[in-house]
Amino acid sequence: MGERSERIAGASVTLLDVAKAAGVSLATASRALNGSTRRVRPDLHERVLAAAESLHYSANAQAQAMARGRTNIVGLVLSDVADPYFSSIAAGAIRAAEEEQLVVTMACTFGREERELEYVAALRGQRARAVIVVGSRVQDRGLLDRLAAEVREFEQAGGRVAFVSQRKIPADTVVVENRGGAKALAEALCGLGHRRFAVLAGRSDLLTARDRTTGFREGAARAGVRIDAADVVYGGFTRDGGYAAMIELLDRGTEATCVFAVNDVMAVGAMAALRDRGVELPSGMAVAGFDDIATLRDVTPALTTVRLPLEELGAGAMAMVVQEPAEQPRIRRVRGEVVLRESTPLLA
Amino acid sequence: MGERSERIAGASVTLLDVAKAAGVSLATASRALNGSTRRVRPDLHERVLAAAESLHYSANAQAQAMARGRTNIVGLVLSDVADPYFSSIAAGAIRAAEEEQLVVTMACTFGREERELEYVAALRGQRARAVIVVGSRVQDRGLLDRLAAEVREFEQAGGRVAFVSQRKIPADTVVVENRGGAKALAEALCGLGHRRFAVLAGRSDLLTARDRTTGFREGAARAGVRIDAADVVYGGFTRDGGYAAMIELLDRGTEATCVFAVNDVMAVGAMAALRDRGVELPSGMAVAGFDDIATLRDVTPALTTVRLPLEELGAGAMAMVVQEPAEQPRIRRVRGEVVLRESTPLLA
DNA sequence: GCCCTGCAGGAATGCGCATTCCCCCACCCG
DNA sequence: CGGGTGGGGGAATGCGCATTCCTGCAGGGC
Repeated sequence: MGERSERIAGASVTLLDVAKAAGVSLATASRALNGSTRRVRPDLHERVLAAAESLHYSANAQAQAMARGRTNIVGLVLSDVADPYFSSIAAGAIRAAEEEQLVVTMACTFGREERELEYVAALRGQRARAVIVVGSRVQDRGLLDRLAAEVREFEQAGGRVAFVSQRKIPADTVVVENRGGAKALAEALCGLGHRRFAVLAGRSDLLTARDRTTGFREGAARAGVRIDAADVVYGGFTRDGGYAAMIELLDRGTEATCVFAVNDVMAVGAMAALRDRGVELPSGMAVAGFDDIATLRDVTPALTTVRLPLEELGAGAMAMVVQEPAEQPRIRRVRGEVVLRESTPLLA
Repeated sequence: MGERSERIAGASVTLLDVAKAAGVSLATASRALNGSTRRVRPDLHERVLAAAESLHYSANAQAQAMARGRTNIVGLVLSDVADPYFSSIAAGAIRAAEEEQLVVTMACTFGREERELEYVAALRGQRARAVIVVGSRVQDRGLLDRLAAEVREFEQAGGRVAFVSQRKIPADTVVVENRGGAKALAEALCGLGHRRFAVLAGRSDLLTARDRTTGFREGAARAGVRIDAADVVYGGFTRDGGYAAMIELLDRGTEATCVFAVNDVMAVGAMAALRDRGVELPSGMAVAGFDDIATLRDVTPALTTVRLPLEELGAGAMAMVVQEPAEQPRIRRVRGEVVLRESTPLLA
């Protein structure tokens, strides 16, 4: 039980230790290390820094947070980091956070949407400075209300909240112009000569998926093309969902010359399905996606899609929560850009 | 300045508020909410819970951490979440953390390796319970020593540390059998009839890249095939690195019938380069990668690779830091599995 | 009927730090 | 040379909570 074992037990160096070593008071040590409004005489300042250095002092962030009444924590809630869409957004957010000296804690719902609630609550417990909820998929009215309540609670406690890609809850939001992007895409595809489309629409309860479907329909309509309900297939928002939906479409027998999957990952699944069914690409079927996932830029034929500045979405949300809150929820719109590639050749 | 504005100012409900509302002491409220060794009379217990509920009480995690002397934070340090390799590992770690009620904070070095140091130091400041460093690329001897020192410091303070994929610093580590996997891959490719290989070796200062190159050479040697130094091209460990290396190889003029890129992302870049140069795949050149990145499973021709259980790497590291520390650093070995696909057809 | 034991509630303490308040001292002005 | 002023050091306070210690009370054994 001597001093030695106490140190081994994990007792870390405190500010008081530093102060003693420097021969100053705790207050002075604190001021020297943090640079408060009060100034410290240069020689003492120096001594404190030297003492801290030699003792390997590391300020206890918890204690600082408590004394200051705020933290540098920002929570990031998303459905799955392994999904390239989300991981890109996360990367953007993290990059932006670093510039602001913020610490990012990440939580994934992995499809269980009620966890969004738990995480926001947990982050309130952490007294996180802000929370960013990416691509909330909450649809259930009750759940949505509870999430909205939790968000209010979080804000009541002085925290900032931003969403990426939702519009149900009144809060700062980075809105992706899914509808506009899909519309532009449809118009471009019509410009290539297509007159008959199929849509792999993903989950019908996802706002993002719905918006893209709607926008695509609008764009087609604008070019005088109607999309038959029979040519719209719902399913998972994933690669396998795209695969399955494409198979179903083929089984039904479609006359479409071009299929639009509401995201790139699904489009790739659809391409796999087409190949498995012996359809030649792109001659046998044109395929388009959405997002322009970087990792998928080398699939063949190269995928026509709508490019989204994913990292900017995350960075933009971070920027919003760093700013002072506005009276009105802020909306930051992000546009996509149609990128035509080989998967949708000019129709002969 | 009435009560109302005080609440707006962000003052949150404290345990004391709950205790008062329930008509009990702070100690009792604490015991009721946390279930300590001491028990609370059922009716009081009930009252406290009800009060906490109605006040929307959320315990201040910082204060709890300070009072308890420990946190539930685990830090995850990696180079880039947007990279599918790392994001998969992160997903595994996060999933495992959730089961243990741990909060994951993530930091990315984005290629600046010295940040690993800063982050480990910062996590010590957070009094994180553990830190997991994934794929440390630190090579510089000085930096490495400082990282090792920082790690010791962290452990001194009572924290747990684990690495994924390194072997320079004595600490719990999840080791990927890069060498063995690459060796097995080379043997399999030789089995397909190849006798002349090229290697896109990535960054020469990355242990992972080097091990894979070495292993591949060993495997080939075992089948009696020597790989010429001229057929090994170094470059970035990224898609663009793979592309550039492949171009360089083609410009040099290689006689290889099969090119091994030390990771899938590079392999995809190489495939793009080959296509751009008019080489037909897989007939004109066989291509193999490493990792079996999920997002890339649908490239054409389907990529032969070594499948790594990426999520398990993250989860395994998390499991290690949750366990009690051993006297000796633990090593957890993870094997890869050769997956032959169409990108490496049987040679005629 | 009394004392001892065990249980449970409450007051008090301390975690590590920022910050406020107090006070001393040096310097400047008159 | 005295009083005023300001800069800066140090003691004390409090952040929100877990936990220890103290105390009161009920129940059981003699």
